[in-house]
Amino acid sequence: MAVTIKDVAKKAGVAPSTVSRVIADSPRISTDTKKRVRKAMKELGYHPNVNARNLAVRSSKAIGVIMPSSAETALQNPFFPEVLRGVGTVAHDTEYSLYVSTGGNDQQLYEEVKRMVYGHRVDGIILLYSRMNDAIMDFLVEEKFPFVVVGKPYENESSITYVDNDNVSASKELTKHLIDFGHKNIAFIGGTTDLVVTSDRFEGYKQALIESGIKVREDYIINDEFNRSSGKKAVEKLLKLKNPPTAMVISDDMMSLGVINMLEEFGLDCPEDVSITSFNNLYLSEITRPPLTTVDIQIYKLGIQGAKCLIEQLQTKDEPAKRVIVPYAIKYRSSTKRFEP
Amino acid sequence: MAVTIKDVAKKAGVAPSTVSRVIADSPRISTDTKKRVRKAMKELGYHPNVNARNLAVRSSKAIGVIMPSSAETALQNPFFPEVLRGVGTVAHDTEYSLYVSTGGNDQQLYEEVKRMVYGHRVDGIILLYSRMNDAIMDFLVEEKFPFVVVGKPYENESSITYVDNDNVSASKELTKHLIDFGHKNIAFIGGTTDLVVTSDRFEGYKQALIESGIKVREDYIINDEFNRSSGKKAVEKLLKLKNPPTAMVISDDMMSLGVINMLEEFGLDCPEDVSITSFNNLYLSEITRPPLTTVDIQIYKLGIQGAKCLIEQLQTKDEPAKRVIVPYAIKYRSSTKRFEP
DNA sequence: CTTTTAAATATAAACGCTTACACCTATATG
DNA sequence: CATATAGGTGTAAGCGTTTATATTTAAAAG
Repeated sequence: MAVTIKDVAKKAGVAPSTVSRVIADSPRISTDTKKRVRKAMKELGYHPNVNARNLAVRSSKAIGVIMPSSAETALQNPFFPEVLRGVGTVAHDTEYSLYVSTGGNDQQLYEEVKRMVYGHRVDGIILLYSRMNDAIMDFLVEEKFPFVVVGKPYENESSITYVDNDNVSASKELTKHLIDFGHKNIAFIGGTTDLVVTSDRFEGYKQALIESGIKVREDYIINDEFNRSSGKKAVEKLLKLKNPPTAMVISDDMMSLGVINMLEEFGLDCPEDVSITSFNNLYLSEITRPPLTTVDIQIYKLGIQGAKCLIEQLQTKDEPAKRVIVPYAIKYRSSTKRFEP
Repeated sequence: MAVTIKDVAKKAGVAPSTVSRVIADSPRISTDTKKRVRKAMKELGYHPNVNARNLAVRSSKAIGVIMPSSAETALQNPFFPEVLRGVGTVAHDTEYSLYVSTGGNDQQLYEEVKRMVYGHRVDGIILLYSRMNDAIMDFLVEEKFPFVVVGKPYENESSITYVDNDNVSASKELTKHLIDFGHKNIAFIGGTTDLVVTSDRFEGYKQALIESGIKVREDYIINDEFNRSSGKKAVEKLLKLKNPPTAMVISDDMMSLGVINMLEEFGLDCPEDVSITSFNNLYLSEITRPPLTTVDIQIYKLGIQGAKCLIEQLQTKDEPAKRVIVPYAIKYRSSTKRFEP
């Protein structure tokens, strides 16, 4: 049906193997023959069949990108497109293709990863999240399948390549900033507790409080999904307290957006009544009212670095596990304010 | 190395073909044998090799998603993740995999599409944009390769399956709304002129003006990329006019955001001084100040429908070209106001 | 004018699967 | 009792590559 390597061979008057070598630009083929074969390829409009090639060489020149279960909801947070953008850039430069997960729930996602791995659909995987006791990560280490994670692995930290920010430091700095502004009642609104990023950011928050002699209050800690409605719900809860917080460190800009919205519904102003600090520096963080003081974690770079690490790992056998920390930068904007009782 | 169909066959005491039939759940195999074979597969941890399978059946059970050249910038507009989300949902339900483009420029994107098509990487393609004289679209029709476009094809409209909104109608309605509010100096800020969506929306704008006896002014028409800075630049230009517009119909929420920002920099208020209407209903359109009056084009549904059409096309030979128009809904918010000189 | 050696190309065996066809067995049919 | 029929499996030929090994050719060496 389509034109194959044999057709080219016939036309050029050589053996299929020769054509194959020409494709690979093997030095064993004389420049003369190469020219002839290339001409034949052009004329016939030949293009190699990737499936056949992949089968023969047992690789696919593709990398799988795994977003948290239900890319469906994941894609609603600009974080993922943005890291995807980074990954895509290097994939493109290195001529790798991109396979993205579509899994609806944990189980389906797991199946999908298995399909990718066992089916030889991809040569390596980038995990765009990290949480504790993740079946997928366990599976990958178990299978010794090449992968890198964007975020910090919950376990086997030293044997897994990953790219991350120094989240505890960032969170600590943020919290300190609030404390410096005279706040004492500082709430923490983080992602779900299974995420490593959640515990890291909580850790930083906690350290800051403790170092300043402020006690950590259970009822000031809220954990939920990274989206707007979680932010709203969090505010509802916090404002019900007898002693509501005057400041919050929030783990995600989308959440922060929800927080601002809900504060407004309660007739409270940010930063007048409540100061908030946030994470991610999504472009929306500049356009909220007020613009968010948030940490720029350089999402795009996370994607770039993640992809780079993976591809290095794929190309050089026995590449050691490495860790790359991309630096963060706190963007001070106007969502925080000195506490005035 | 990995466990193959032969290993399973041996273990189950049957021929490879039988195993293959069990995988396909062929009715020709007795339930007894099926049970036995399945057990063997389980025990050996067998998983079919997709490449081999694809090679044999000449298909890949994957669909390619093509974003405008440089997914890099494309991904910065939430439109794309959102339609990707829709596509992903049905891909997942139908067990197709998703291949996304990473192309940096037009040429590279074209090469990538060729790789996908010729290399049998994907069975079909979804084009997430439509513009005139697009080499990629031409290529796909030339090759008779299955594809659908999200947007309206520039030519061969009747023979290409596509899903779109009624953009001229939406745009007309928007413009009318502005006119009803007493505006006469209405500018149009659209995407680049090569995009079909741009001309459609311009058409609606024009019709509304003409029907109301308002003349279309050249200097009120601006075309640029769908992003924030284009919006800003547009405002700069428009405000330089001796007779600046009092209202604008803008083709994209990101642009609108830029417009609002720049108006503010000029000390102008929206909607007090300038009314704007927008397109897409990205979630950000609710959080801008003011919230945007924008048309909800149901991006997610566009993705769903696009993917559905493609998969139908793939599964049933000779599926006729179809057109699906996803209904839009104008979200009236507060970025427009009655004109008061 | 043989014999070596190196360069260039061809042969053929994978890679792991699907599927048309052939083959058997056991039952139904004439 | 020979024969047709159908259900269940096996055989083997692809699918389009890559690549180890073999073969041819030509130049260099003896």
